[in-house]
Amino acid sequence: MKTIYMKDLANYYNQEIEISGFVDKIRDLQYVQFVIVRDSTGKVQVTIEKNDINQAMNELVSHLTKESTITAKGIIYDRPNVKLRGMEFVPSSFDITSVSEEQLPIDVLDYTNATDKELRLDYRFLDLRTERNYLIFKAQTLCEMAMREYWLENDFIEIHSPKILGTASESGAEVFKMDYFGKTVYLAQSPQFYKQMAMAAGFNNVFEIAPVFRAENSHTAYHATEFTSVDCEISWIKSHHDVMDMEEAFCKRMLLKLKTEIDDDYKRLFNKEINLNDVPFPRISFADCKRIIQEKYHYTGEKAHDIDRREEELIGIYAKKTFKSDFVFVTEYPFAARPFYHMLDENGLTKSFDLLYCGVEITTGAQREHRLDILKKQAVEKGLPLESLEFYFNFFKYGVPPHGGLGFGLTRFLMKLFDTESIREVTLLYRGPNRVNP
RNA sequence: GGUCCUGUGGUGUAGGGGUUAACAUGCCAGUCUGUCACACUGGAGAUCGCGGGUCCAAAUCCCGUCGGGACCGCCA
Repeated sequence: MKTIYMKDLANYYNQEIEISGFVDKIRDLQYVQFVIVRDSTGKVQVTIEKNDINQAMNELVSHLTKESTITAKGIIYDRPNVKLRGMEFVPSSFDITSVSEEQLPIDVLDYTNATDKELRLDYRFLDLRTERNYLIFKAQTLCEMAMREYWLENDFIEIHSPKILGTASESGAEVFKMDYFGKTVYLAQSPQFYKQMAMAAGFNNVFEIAPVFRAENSHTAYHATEFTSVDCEISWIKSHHDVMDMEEAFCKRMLLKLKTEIDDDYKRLFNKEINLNDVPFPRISFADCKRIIQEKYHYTGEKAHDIDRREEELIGIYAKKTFKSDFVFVTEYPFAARPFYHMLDENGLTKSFDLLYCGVEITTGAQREHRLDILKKQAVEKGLPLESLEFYFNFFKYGVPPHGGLGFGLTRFLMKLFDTESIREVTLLYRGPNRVNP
């Protein structure tokens, strides 16, 4: 007999079925026992009267512990007076398939969510048993699916670039060094060079969803030393605006998918609706961004060539107020704030952009410099050793399409979507300067 | 990397020189005619992160150490 998931129980009223799940709660009264059983799709009340026929089951349940797993056969009834979903399951057999220890290290059902976040991460497998956390990873799955649908329709190829590198990939971030049969190698902190290689290979458009590693001792709510980066790169573009068009399209596709699939649960568990953000994402130049923040909010960031956390938040607020958009592109950053491979425009500014979502940077993108002489010149300006980049420069020697691309931080997006305090809560298993377990 | 904060039963907190170390929740046992955040009664559970110092007396004050967090910087 096949296990019926909790979400589907209403299709089986008055039929003999089998259910399985974790023991969520036990209420053992004088003449009746209630066991709330939970799987990832929902809960149901299992009701067992205390009588001669049920004696064996009664005995089992009286010593049952929370979070143990059970399988029961029986009949599901429509019972409007039961508060939990108006149904109840009356078993004819009840088996304990695994026994949980009595005392749990964290409060799994903690509806106030008060347990220390770090302790919850130590016991992540228990923490993840909640409906709330399940929904986060369901949303992640849907986001990736929506993006893939978009890319497939637009002739993208999925690539899997190597994560062990002989030369440090250049993205401004620090790299992890690793011993490799006596030689030093580096963990990829970006698929950047390989996406560009795919452009040189004539793959018109590519994407990759894969881990990247950054040796940055960053202690913030939105950094990790290992995270999943969504990268794409497209050919034959006229400017970085073509790259932004592409990103805007897949972001909207993602929100639409989320709205269609999980809006009810999202409302119930997070108390807000998916915002389709059905307006053009505003595109504000770096210079205008600085000017607007000064004029409207009387704030001046510390750095002239980049925007700081406060400025990100303020421009996010401005975009929401003025354009009703959670998203805002900030474009044409100064070269000082950007890597050497970003293409410069006639004003000496980069043909680049960041995408901010609810005041947090979720993307850096740009048109890439594909003309080898200029590319080398820019590398020299940044003080990079040309010898180590020889393999990269080779990509540009035999014809390469004008191209550009971006990296999208999926966890940062999810963090803001679900209003979590930290990226850790939307990462399956977080990796940071102080955490490499479990 | 810089600045600041924090460590007390399983969990979350209170207590800030002398307490039987308190409260909530969880756990165990019992009572309870169907509960639904069940209720009620009782019980177990803490060498107050670790080491040292001051003091008649330290969870409490001081020094050190270890763990953890927040914000900023760096980036996705």
